[in-house]
Amino acid sequence: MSQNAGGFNPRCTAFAISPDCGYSRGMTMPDLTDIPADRPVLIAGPTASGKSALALRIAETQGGVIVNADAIQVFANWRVLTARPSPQEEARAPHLLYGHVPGDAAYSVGHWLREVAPLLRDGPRPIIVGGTGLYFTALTEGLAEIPALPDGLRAEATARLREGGLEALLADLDPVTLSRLDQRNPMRVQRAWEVWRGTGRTLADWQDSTPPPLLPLAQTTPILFDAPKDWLNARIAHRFDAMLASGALDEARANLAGWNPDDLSARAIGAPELIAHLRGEISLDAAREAATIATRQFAKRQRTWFRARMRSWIAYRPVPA
RNA sequence: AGGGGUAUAGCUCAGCUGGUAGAGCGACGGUCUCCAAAACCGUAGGUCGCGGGUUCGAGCCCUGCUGCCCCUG
Repeated sequence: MSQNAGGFNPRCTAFAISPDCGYSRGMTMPDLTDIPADRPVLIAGPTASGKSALALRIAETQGGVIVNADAIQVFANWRVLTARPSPQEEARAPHLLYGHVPGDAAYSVGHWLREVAPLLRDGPRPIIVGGTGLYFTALTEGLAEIPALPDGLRAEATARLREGGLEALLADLDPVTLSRLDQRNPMRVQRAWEVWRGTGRTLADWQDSTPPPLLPLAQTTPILFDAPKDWLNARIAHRFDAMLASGALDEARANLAGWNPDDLSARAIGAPELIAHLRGEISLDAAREAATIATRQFAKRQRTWFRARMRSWIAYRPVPA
């Protein structure tokens, strides 16, 4: 890798991205005059690309509520590490679905969709921002309305998987579901099994009766950040240090006592690493390295998802200086 | 300076009594309708530090050199 592509300014933290920072050279913010002020805005993009800053700018200039579409930013216990908007930023425009879920609670696309639905019906125009591709796809293309499954079913499935392996779960599934399933992916297989076991209907059956989407893409202004990889990687590397400078270690200390790796919130990139460091298991450098690598890999997965499923979105690309 | 050890993929290391090299991690690409910052799949990297020798054949044996580590002075 050569040097920081795109003129990344190390003085600009992930929490203070502005046209003068991340976009100082080679990138420009989209022209807001192209964005209708009355319809919902969707902003998707990889971590650290500057989505939140754009959402805030749109909210400030055109009005609207910023709605989180990130699976981990919903949790209350990792504000810094999860790069949630700062209190100051939240004061500049209404922000919803950020940090409103307890760290030890369960959450999923279904929960999110149910929370977003009423926001689409009434209230100001939503500006939905986040990096969770699945959430956007569920929102704009629909999600099977599978009811909440009984408590304890997850544990039962996990136990069954642990004892009998994938075969034990696959054996109970129907051919149609099996044909659509990545049969080597334990989580997908387990989900299909849980749905069958918990509802008596096959996953394929549920999916075939997927209701129309809550918010068809055609009714939105869908913006997809298409940040150059090298530019993004440089920001990712710097962002972890920015997080440390902003109190990520204190945040980790606050989470130390109640740390449970099985919590969904514990999946926040950097959380297991910082906890391991606080426990004296790894150095801070090692934690930084591991977290940075994990973030890069995550960004790659996001890019893959966006590339495959968001072709029709308005690609917001860097503009040659 | 003397003694010992080591040198294999970007990194950490395997490689049995010699038959022209493997893993994990990383990198790269992809999949994914309720754990998605998750889970999963695939691909590409090595003139085995350099030179000489023994052998039909050397990453493995011998030797010289170089680098690094440890011990002694």
